[in-house]
Amino acid sequence: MAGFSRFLGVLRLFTPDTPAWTVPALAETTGVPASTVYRTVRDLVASGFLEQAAEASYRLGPAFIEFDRSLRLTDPLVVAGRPVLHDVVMQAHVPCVAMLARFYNGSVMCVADEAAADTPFRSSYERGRPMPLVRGSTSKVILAHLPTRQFNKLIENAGLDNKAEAKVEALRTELADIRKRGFCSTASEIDPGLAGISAPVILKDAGIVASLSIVAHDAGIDEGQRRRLILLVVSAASLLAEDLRHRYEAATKATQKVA
Amino acid sequence: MAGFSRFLGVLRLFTPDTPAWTVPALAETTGVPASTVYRTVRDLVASGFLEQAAEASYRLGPAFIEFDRSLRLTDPLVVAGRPVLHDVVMQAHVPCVAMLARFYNGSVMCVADEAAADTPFRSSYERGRPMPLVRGSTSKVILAHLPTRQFNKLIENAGLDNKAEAKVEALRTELADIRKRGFCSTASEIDPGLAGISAPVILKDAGIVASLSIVAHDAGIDEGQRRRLILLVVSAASLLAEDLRHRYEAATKATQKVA
DNA sequence: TCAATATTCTCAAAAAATAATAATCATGAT
DNA sequence: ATCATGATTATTATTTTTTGAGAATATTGA
Repeated sequence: MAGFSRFLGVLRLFTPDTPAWTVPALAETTGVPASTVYRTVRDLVASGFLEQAAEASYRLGPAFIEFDRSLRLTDPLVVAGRPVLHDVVMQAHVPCVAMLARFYNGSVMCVADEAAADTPFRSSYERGRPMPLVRGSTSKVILAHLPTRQFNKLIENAGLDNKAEAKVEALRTELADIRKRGFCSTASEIDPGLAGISAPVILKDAGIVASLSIVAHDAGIDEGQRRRLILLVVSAASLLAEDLRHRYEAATKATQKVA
Repeated sequence: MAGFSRFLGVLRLFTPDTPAWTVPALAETTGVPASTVYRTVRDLVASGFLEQAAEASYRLGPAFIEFDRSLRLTDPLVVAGRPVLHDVVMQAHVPCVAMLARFYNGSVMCVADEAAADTPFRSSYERGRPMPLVRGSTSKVILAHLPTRQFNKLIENAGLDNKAEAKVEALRTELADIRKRGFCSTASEIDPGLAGISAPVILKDAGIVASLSIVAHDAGIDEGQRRRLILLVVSAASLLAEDLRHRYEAATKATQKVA
């Protein structure tokens, strides 16, 4: 491990489960000499990616907060998505959480969420949290619309044994069904008692593969409400996709103008 | 510019004002050959710090969202501060925004904020946004409690000409007054029509220099309310400081146990 | 004060990044 | 379809950095 990967390797050790590290511990875990880690950490601290915590330990630094804001203000998916989430929550008329998730690094990550004012629960899909790719409506919709090449690569990497073959086939069928229907509805796959309804937000050209979801108490919605929520989610998702398409085309034109 | 500073230099160009860059543009701006920038960008994309946007342009990537969550879950100031902000907002009984800010990189940055349900305005202090160090109650409180050495260094770097001398003296007096009173109250220094009331959250040992603030419509609060809000902010801030002290001591002990 | 540990410094060796160029790959226009 | 244009990657000798081992120094707690 050297160069940039050294920095990355160090940063990636700072997880929610292990948020504080001493330099000797980092050195041992990464297998890199302490003197080198000290230098690495010094650079990271100077740039705000780490900061000194209690005593001789370090934790993630405020630079991430700053960059996150920058992203919140500029990422088209987040910028265009937030008002849509707000509308969805307002029109759901049931306690619920609306959210926007995307494919990232072999998993699914929520990039924006909004809860109705009176919602007594929270979804496990929380902004910034990587979630499994094959469970929950949010993830399944994304998986269903992943480019074939990427999907196959994921299947490969998953390391399928013989009896997994059948499962993969079942999954393919389910995903084909999701593509056909245009939405996915599940219950208790992630959070017990909570149901998810998700629709795709796809922009092939821009490489955007995302999904818009509502999470609500499964027991709290009857069949009629469920239909209404599906309609709400599907139409919000396509509105958002349309909006993104416009932004994308505008951005493309702007680039050409510059060039 | 080489090594880590290259990566940093590239990332730092992605600001809210200039969120998308092409490689040639990055190369020209940084003065680094295009082939090198391509390699740098490739590494950053692979690690999620950048991602490809429209056409040949790049923007900040989702890794920042992930790290930001990690920080939200683990940064003691944020973790301990958020429930306090919630309480403050609930007990303010006026439309307001409560927030927590800290010193960062020569400026002041908000790290957490919460608005009362019916608040029709927003403060310029928004999570992740660097703000000036000498304007607004939030910043002044932090400046007033900065270690002397750091303060003097900042004054130096500010590049004081002759007539600035007097201003610096006035500032020193004002800051001494803030230290004595234990809070700072200003109006329309950042946002026209908005008043700020701030109290310090200081943990010398842990290097924490922060402030807790309420922002409300200046015209909407009479003298009695103002006093009440000051009391609220001051007591919330000292509660928070106390909480942080406990956490810090616990963390220090834990470190020693490991070692 | 001392002892223990964290951190920085030094410097020769080694590895890795660099930059110029060539080659390849997309993309949009004709 | 083909071409032209620009984006991106590969190649490679060179040079610059980084690296790492240990020494030196600072910091901290007893």
